[in-house]
Amino acid sequence: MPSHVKSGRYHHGDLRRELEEAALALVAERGPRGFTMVETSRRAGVSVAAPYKHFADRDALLASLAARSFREQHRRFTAATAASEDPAERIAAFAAAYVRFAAEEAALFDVAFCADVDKSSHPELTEAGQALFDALMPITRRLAPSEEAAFDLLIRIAAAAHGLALLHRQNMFGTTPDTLAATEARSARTARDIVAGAMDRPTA
Amino acid sequence: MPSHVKSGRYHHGDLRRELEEAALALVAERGPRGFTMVETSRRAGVSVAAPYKHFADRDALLASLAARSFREQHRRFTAATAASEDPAERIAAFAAAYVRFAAEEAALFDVAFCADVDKSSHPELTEAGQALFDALMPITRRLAPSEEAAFDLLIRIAAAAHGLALLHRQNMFGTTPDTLAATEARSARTARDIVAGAMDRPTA
DNA sequence: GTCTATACGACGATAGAC
DNA sequence: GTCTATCGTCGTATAGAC
Repeated sequence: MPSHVKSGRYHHGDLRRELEEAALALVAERGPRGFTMVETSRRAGVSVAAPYKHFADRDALLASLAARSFREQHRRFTAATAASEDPAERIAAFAAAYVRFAAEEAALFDVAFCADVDKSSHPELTEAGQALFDALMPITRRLAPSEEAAFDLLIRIAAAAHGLALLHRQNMFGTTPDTLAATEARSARTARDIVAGAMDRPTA
Repeated sequence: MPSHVKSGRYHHGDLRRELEEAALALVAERGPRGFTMVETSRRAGVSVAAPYKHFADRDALLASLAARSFREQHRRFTAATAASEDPAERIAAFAAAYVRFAAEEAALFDVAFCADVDKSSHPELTEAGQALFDALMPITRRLAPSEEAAFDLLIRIAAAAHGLALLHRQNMFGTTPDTLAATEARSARTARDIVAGAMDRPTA
């Protein structure tokens, strides 16, 4: 029998994980700005000192969540782009999946893009972001005549998807249930438009 | 001679304005989250109580700045789109000007889009945003077969410009002096691609 | 690893003098 | 309209007991 049962102290098999879950729920409720260590501790049922045995500071907890966000995006986008062989359709599927991720995993989206974590001091975070980028580049590479052009294509498609995801989050397109599907379609279509433009008028 | 000179008290011809300037400088230095009433007061050289004679609360000051941001965008985009008669070129000019605004007036950009002001409770803000939207819609209306299609077109172009502006701000494209021009070109090109796609394959 | 307790520092906003 | 002074709240982080 583990010590916490007889001691009466709170003890978790994985407090680190529970703190992350609590923090994520907090971000979901109050936005990226609303996250605090005090409230996270309270929700996890531990004292304010406990988290500091698992995370160096507030930023470290946020960075851990942001890295998880990139890994989850990686997982989702890999799955979404696997459905087709056609590069244009694959990147359109990515653009749609991007919007869906922002909508369905709002908290993870926020920690990755709206909480201002100092990326440079958290290599795990940089790596996760890089891995995501590296997974997408081969798709646009098949649509572009050079590495630079492939980068340009990916960036423009991702930027458009990001913008649409933000607008969707602000209820710019209404609140009916089919709004998400419509925004996904908008994002996919924009990706196709950008690809078509790049094919017609190559630059780099 | 105004009373403040003989009284020795601090007094400004327009403290309200000076507070806004100080707040904007603060946002420029510390980001939208770094804005506080205390520090704004200090920079304006007045006590912490003084601002509350000009703004109901923190949110009211932010909302006033956000409204100014939309008015400045309106001014800039009107100027940028006036250079051409061709609707496609006009909206491409808007897309470029959007990126430039985000880069050159970073603080105004941030208060409008990154500080979370409660828009609904500040009609001045809603109005300024609406006026901006209304100024742009006629341009895409001439490129689309319906009001809905014109909205779709404008939204997608603005979303792409917004995404690119954010990426530019994160130094995603490097820090050389010509980076801004390159991002403006990317944004303009993306706008043209989206217009071309809409013309080829109309939807609504 | 977790607790209790606390040092320490913002910040928002107000009261009341002038 | 501006000041001085302050209250109340909340946050990060640490020390030391267990």
